[in-house]
Amino acid sequence: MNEKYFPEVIEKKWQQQWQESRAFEVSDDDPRPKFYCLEMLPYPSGYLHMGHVRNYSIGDALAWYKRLQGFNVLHPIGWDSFGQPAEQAAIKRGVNPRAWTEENIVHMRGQLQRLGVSYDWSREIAAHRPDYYKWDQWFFLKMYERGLAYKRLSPVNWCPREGTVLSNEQSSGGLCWRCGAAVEKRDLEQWFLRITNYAEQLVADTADIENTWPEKVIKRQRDWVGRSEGAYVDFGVKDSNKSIRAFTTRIDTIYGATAVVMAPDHPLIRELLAGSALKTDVEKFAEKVAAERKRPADAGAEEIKEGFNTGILAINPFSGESIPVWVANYVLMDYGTGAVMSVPAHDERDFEFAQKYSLPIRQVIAPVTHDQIAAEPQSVTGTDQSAEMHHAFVEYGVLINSGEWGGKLSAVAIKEMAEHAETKGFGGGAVTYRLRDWGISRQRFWGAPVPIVNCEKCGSVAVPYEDLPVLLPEMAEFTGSGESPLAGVAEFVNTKCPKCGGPARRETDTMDTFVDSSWYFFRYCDPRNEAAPFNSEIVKQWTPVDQYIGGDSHAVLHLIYTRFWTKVMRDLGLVSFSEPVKKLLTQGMVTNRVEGTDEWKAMSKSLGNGVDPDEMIEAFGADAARLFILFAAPVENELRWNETGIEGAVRFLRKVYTLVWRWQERLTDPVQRVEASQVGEFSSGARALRRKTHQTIARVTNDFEHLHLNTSVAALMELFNELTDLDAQPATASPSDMFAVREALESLVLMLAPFGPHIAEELWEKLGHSGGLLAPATPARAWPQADAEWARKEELEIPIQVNGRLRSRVMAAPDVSEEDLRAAALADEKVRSFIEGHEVVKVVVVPRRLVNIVIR
RNA sequence: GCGAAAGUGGCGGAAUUGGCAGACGCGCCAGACUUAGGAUCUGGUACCGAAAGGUGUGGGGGUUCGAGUCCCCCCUUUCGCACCA
Repeated sequence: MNEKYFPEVIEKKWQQQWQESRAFEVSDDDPRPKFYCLEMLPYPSGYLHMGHVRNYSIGDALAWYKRLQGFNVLHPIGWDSFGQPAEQAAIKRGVNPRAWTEENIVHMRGQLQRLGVSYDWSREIAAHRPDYYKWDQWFFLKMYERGLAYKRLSPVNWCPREGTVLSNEQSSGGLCWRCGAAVEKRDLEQWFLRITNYAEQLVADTADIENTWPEKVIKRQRDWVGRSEGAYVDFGVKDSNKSIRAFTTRIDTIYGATAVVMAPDHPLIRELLAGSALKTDVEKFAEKVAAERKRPADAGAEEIKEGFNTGILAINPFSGESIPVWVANYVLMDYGTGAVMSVPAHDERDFEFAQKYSLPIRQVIAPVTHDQIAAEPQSVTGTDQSAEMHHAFVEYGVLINSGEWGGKLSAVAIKEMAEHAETKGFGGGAVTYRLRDWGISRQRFWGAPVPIVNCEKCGSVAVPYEDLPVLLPEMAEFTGSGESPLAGVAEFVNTKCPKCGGPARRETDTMDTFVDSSWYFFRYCDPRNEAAPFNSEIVKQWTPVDQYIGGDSHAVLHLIYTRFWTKVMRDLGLVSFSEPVKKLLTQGMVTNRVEGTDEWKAMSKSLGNGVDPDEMIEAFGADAARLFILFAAPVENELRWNETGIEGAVRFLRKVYTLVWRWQERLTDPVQRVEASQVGEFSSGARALRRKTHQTIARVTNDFEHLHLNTSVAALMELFNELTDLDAQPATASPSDMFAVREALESLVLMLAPFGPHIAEELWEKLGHSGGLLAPATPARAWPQADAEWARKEELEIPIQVNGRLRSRVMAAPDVSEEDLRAAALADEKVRSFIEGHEVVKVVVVPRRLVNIVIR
């Protein structure tokens, strides 16, 4: 052992050792309890960034903690290796996406190993390899069989000048990002997964994870699904056998409806206007609205409501009243039914609209107080204040001007009126969702091909399971035509129909990469299975994931897709639960100042504010880098990068190293070794150290359970400080001192392992233990246990307040009685000087905590 | 505009159920060792004050023996959603 701490030597040594001994590989048949610790798999862009380092440092700390506690810890990693950047590299520089991706993986794997993250590398997976995406295709076929995957025409962004499909990001502002031409919507056949079938479950099952996922994530998921309870109402169309279906959450306000307003692009409008003189005007209006919608919503800009009266009349099925049908820009085709009943008196938007176009405003809900509800709601007859309304009254209340329904409370009327509509056949209670089906078609090369063959005779035909995987060709030409590059690869496209044997063309769309990441952590459990995506028995042993860690940028997309996928797998009989992840941690971003500004933004190449993890590891060591990143802020906070802090981490590690070095000779001498049973009286210094040791164990253990890693590190630093405060010197220490020092040092080293595994291994070895930290369990090795007796304080320092102000302190035994404490406080000299000449009104004694003397 | 979360030293941040505000670290100051110090070690470091003491957790009010913590109003910041009927 060197006198000095050379991280590069230690880290290399242990990384090699771990690799050779396959230290972190786990087996399926291990009697110990399992723990599945998962971090979000990275896209192999080529370089690890600080966000990754933070993510994996958190995960690795937890994995080590659980291992030392005796769990069989599955801690895998893989590559989300399909996707845009590889294809961009191909388009721009003509490189082969596969070669580019593989090179990146090699480099990043090296970086992760230099960081010393304890992954089971034998389970590494990569989405772009056929043995993985074969199962994406398999799942697709399973969903296709069950009607969960389907094809339909759907609008995409289309640049007419370049003849290419653009993503939403590439067409922001309604203009092509390259040539600036106005982007059109064009209908293309696209594949969808019917996630909407699971909308209800995606909301309801959040109950299972309510306390173990961040509230924020659950809320965003619920909002994303957008469940809304209400009713359908069919408004008959005058002089027609057609009707317009509207969705409303406030059927109780229906007597106040003074118009029906439809989305301009509602298909029914064209039918209803056939032969009308207003047809072209309405169509023109629809075009104008469609054009405006394409523009980005200016931040803070007030949307201006515009509408057009179609001349059609609709009949309110409750009142029989005829009301005009309008089209307006504020009604959206893709929510609800694309038509609403306009109730200006009780909806802000309708109110605004009615004011602009002078539509009648009719109040049908009157405010009601709690007292009135308790008494007799029927007796409440609010008066119609319509004329005086300055804005809509949107609250619940009691119905007025509503025929036979008058006098009922909103809550009651909502239920009864929906039932009435159903009985009469013009509507009924309904639930709508904002969630749309998941469009997975990408006109791209670098993704898993959709396993479908298009036959002129048979239509879309599933590729037979035995023909999977549908392999991506080596290479394609990247023409930028907007079609998938696969369409230009003749040997890929031209095939035979699996059904009739006739000539057919393969589907050239590939799947969204979120498909790959929806189920990858199940594959880790059984990564080399050639017969199935995984063996359900093996998966059952490991899943659900005990702790998932990643950035909150995936709060809706990835995390809702993977919940959906799990439910589908459950329905396929592959897993037995509905929620794949027990606990979720969304870690904060790592930000850095953007040069020349005051802004803190996520590190990125384009902003030039990135810090290279490799440089940091080289300069300070992986252990220090990890310790620093975990200590600098709570894991869920944003972490603002600052260069100076890391030196503190190196300093701490160096000091621990030096301290062990000072003691190790005597501690490891078998002749001088002192066992607990041989120790007599502990000196006061040894007692204090032991107390601190056990308090620290309790604190760190508790902090780990809540992933409060920053305070864990602080506790370890405190224990170290106590160790250096001990007067005893290695050469002269008494047996009791030796025992206390060894206990403290060993505990410190063990608890340091999750933060700095290399140095912990090194010091553990130097403290005389062979086989490494993960050698088969021995009492000396497992995560230390706090002894409550020792952790308890011997003597308490009780603060004494006079009128709530701290005036003195007295020492007391932990089991001091209330009366004794009170007496001691009143007898204290300092206290007496404050209470002299005053009347003591009250003495508040909080056992073991404090005394407050109230005087007048 | 709506919704949510958060405001604690020069900085990152600590603080079981309401009970010693500022743990731990960074930075800074002083000293020691040293040819040297951007190394290391020791001590100090919320603010005002010579001290006694006073003030202090975004601002204002309240509850309480006692409030960073609970309640009300306001301000600021961050994030999310933006016509969802």
